[in-house]
Formats: sequence, C-alpha cells, structure tokens
Amino acid sequence: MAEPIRVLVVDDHPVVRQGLRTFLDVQEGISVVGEAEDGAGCVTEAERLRPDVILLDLRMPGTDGVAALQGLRDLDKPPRVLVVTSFTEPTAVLPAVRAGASGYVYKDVDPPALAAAIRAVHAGHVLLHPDVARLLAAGDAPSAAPTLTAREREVLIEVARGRSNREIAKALSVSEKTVKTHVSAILGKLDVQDRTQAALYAVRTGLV
Amino acid sequence: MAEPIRVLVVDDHPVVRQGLRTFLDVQEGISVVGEAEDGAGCVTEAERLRPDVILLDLRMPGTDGVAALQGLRDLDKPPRVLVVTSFTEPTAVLPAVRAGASGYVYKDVDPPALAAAIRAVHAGHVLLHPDVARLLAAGDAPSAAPTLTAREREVLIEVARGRSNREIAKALSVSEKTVKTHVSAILGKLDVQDRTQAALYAVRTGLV
DNA sequence: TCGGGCCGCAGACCTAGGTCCAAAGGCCTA
DNA sequence: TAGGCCTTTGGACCTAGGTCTGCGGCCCGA
Repeated sequence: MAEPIRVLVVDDHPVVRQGLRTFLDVQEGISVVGEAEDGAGCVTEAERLRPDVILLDLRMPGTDGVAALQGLRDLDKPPRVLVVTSFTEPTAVLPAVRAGASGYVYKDVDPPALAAAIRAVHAGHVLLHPDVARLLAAGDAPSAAPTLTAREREVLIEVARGRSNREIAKALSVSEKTVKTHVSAILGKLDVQDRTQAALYAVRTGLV
Repeated sequence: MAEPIRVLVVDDHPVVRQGLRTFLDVQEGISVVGEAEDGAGCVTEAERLRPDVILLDLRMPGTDGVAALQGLRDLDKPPRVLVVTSFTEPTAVLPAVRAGASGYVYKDVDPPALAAAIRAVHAGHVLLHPDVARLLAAGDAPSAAPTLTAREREVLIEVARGRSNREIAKALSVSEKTVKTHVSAILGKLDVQDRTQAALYAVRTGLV
C-alpha cells in the first residue's frame, strides 16, 4: 500500500467522532484527516480535504446525512461515503443508499470490521448491512419506495404531529374533505391501515 | 487528590465507549475502570468493580438504562450515575431521574465539561441539563408523571405499534370494550386527544 | 393539443374510536 | 371488615376518520 486511505469523520457527537478516530488510528493504512459535525460542514470539508472515504452519520441537526450526500454528489470527484448510524430502523437508510452512499454499517461494529468496510468501499465495492440488502431486494419487487407527492408529505408530517384532519385543514388552508383525500392516498401508498400507523411510519423514517 | 475517580462506561456502541474512554483518559483524576454494553452487564460490573461513577446510556437493547438504575439501587453502596444520552427528547429522561440518576448530560458535551460533570456528581451534586431541570420544575406543578397502571401501559404499547382496538383486545384476550376503557383512561392521563398522539408520546418516551 | 398526474372539493356512506354512566369481582390495606 | 383501586364488561351515544365516486381546474410533457 502506497498511501493511507484518507478518511473524513462526520457526526454531530464529539464522543462518537473521537471513538471512530481512536478506532481507526490504530488501523494500518487508514488516516483520519478531518472531522465535521453536520452536513454543511461535511461538504465544505470534503471539498477542502479531498478525503477518499467519508464516514457519515445520517441523523444530524441542521443539514442531515441525506442532504450532505446530495451536496457531495455535485463535487467533481465525489468521495465514497460509508454511512455509519445507530438508526436501527433500516427504512431510514433507503433514501441514503439511493442518494449515493457506497456502504452502510451499524455503529456497533468492532474496529477491524469497520476498517474492512472502509477498505472495501475505497476499493469501489458497495457494502450493505444484511438488513439493508434484504430491504433493497424485497423493496424492488413489491412496491419499492412509497412515492408521496409534496402535498401528501406535508399532510403526513402534520399527521405525524398528532394533528386531526380539521387542524390540518386549517393549517394548510384547505377543506377537511381535501385532507381526508390526501390521508386516504397516503394510507394506500404506505400500505397501512390508519393514521396512527402512518404517523409511526413517519417517525421511523425520520420524516418528523 | 488522593485517588482517581473510578468510572464505569455503559453504552451498547463500542464506538461510543471508546470515545468516552479516550476523552476521560486524558483527564486528571479520572480513571475508566470498566465497560458494559447493556443494563445487565452494568449491574454485574458495578458490583464487581465498585466504581465511583457510572456513565450510563439510556437507550440500549435488552435491559435498558432505567432498568439498570433500579438494579443499581439495590446494591449496598450504590454508585453515582451520570446519564449520558443522545436522546434529544427530554421527557425520556424523567423516569431516569426518578429512578435515581444523579445527573444528566447530552452526548455532545466536550471533554472538559464531561469531566466537570463527573467530578460534580462524584462530589454528591445533582447535575441536570437545563432542559431537564426546566422539565422537572414544570412537571411538578401541573401533573408531574403520568402514572399509568400496568395494564394501561400494556395497552399503550399495543397502541404505539399501530394496533386497532380489536387487535389489542384479541392480543390481550379481553373484550374490545375493555380496551376502549383503557385507551380512554390513557388519553386522559397523558392529556392527549387521540390514540395517534398517545402512540407518538409512547415512542418519544422510549416506551416502544 | 391531447393526455395524465396533482390538487381541491363534494356527497354518501360505513366504521373505528372515544365518552359517559354504571356495575361487579378481586385484591390490598387501614 | 370497610373502603379504595384495578380490571373487566355492558349499553347508549356521538363524532372523527376513512372509502368510494365523481367533478373541475391546473400544469407539464409528449
């Protein structure tokens, strides 16, 4: 190996950044060249430092991981991105994979596995946690991504805040009938039975 | 200072444990004497190692932080417990404070602040994040803790899984009427309008 | 210019969810 | 033993939530 793999660590918690750093510093051929604590910082640091691989947390305040991925794609030579998250609900990671993440591991990996993942991603491989791979495989056949319209997403967000149809109608300045129409469409697309399940879906996927 | 403060780190993520370790090892007068990755391990390690302070994550698989706190209380000389969590919803921490936690900090503290918190807790102080303190203060006056009965908690968990009254009735082997009674009582105690809000409350407080 | 999707709205309709009132049996405690 | 809380259930009742069908207007791409 000529040069070490240059890694940028992106997470909103200093504790986690330090942990990853410590893990990786003892690994041969991997060098942590920088840190960022949100999506915006991630993109600017990536542009400045030109890392080979980015370890990216999905859940961050402000610009989140998915937004960062979109920003990274616009760079001329985008780095590989390995999503590292504690988010146990795998549905949240689907948008990330679609947005161009090269890999996905849970935050509870041990150091050697994490190093192996970084090397694999750097080599151009796509590395998915078994759960995610299964989700992608399963998702292709039946319904794939529930593709809500912008308006439906607005309504779903209100539902996920526990608002009633009447309140949502008032908030969006439409009739209650219209809200019902949207909710009905949402339930159909998400393949759930009622607004409670839709709300739970929304919080699980991080829409709230 | 004669002897360093003996600290036990409890978190389900190796990354976080390593990060906290690295933070604390450079601090004067603080020594990490052990780690545990769940509530059960926390109690046994606490009994074996007799740490002065435990850094405890609330969200863990299996035995969680609150359960661990209850187990720790039964030790003859219980150690101080500093809750360290990334859980941004402060309501989840109320049960922990009630269960005997001596302090509560967010996981995004910087190392000196964390060390200061550990020293304060070790000295017998109670250290609360401003958010939590405000919650406690506010919670005392109006309704404090919504104290659900065991049965109500069971029902609420089912509600928070998106189950209908009929399904819950079947699962708990009671009539749908009974479920309605419980749900109604739950809504009243939690001061929410419908089952969707109750479900959201449950997930926020980590009941799911 | 002709669909096709999205949005808003309406009427009719059905059902699940929720409230109020009442009551009975079990269990614990003063 | 009396009182209180929990659990269970019933009946009557009201309303929010959800479905189905259908319509008109808008915008955009073929």
